[in-house]
Amino acid sequence: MEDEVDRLLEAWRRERPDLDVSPMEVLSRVSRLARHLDRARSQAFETHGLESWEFDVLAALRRAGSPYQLSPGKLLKETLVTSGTMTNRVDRLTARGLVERLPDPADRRGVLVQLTDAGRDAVDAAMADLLAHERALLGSISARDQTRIAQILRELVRPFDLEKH
Amino acid sequence: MEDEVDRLLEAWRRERPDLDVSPMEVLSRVSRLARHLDRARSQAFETHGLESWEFDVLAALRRAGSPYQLSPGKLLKETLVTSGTMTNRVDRLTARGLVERLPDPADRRGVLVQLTDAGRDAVDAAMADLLAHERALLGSISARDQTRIAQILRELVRPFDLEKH
DNA sequence: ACTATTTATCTTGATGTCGAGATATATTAG
DNA sequence: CTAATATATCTCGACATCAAGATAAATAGT
Repeated sequence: MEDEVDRLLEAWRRERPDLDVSPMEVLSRVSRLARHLDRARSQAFETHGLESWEFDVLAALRRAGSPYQLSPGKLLKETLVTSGTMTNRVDRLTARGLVERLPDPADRRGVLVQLTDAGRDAVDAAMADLLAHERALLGSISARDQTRIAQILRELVRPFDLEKH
Repeated sequence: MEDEVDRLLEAWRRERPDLDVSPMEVLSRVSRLARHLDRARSQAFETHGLESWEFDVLAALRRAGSPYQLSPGKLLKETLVTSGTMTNRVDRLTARGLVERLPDPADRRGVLVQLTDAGRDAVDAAMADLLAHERALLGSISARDQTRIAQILRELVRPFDLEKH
């Protein structure tokens, strides 16, 4: 069964028969699937009145476990955004009452961002919904193939994880 | 071998043992790999003085084949951006001398965006470089596994391609 | 031929992100 | 103890994108 990437590669092979475009069989599909997943995620969160970027921050705090506190610095490492972006995100989440800023008792430069009860409820509901959608999407893939692809993806991501530290 | 997603899922399983987070074994890795690929792409293009968004537009024109013309409408379908974005992109690519706008002889509302020689040279060089990088990244994956993963990704993308038409 | 609808492109205002730099506090070296 | 450096966060301006709406031309219905 043909897909968009097949059409893309067919065009490249016609125009640049000298190039081996086969890497794109895998990597273009990864990029395109990720774009679709982003959109699907946004839709799933819409039901819960959350934007994707809001979920990313709240989820990082939720994962940290009680008392659901992380510094902005930790948060930006978890969510892979810059400090200016995180300041802005925390501002807006604070305005919505989903998190609050507390002074860090151990470092007067520092701040702790803490999930409010409303923030915790919101992220818990959104997470359950997200997983339901993702499970449905993966329904057509056998458990064996899911394990296989997860393993291959892990190998592909490894070089990037390494270069960070 | 552990990766970032393993740590992520471990945290979720600790905090929400009631949830089945296994879909993220696959889908979180897809999203994260895509993010890494984006960054790597940007770096590869930097050598050739191109931004990613510039490459996307030039590559669509290149794939179209001689005389390397597409309407803005076609371009935005190929690159999945909105019309306002495409107007802006074509403006800036025109300013850089990589494309030019021509009136569409068949439709007075229409415009044809055409690759200049400089634009063609730039995209050809960038494409070769991109593929070299991608080939290196896939080096650790056997040809058999590459075929497998491409096939599985094709199935995962299909529902999204379908919903468009 | 005339009107309504559709299509193609561009314009504009709002938004989220980044990058560079500012400020304040903490840590290290001598 | 002081000076230099590092760290944590925030501020600000630039930028790419989107969504909604404007404009103009083509097409369909009567």
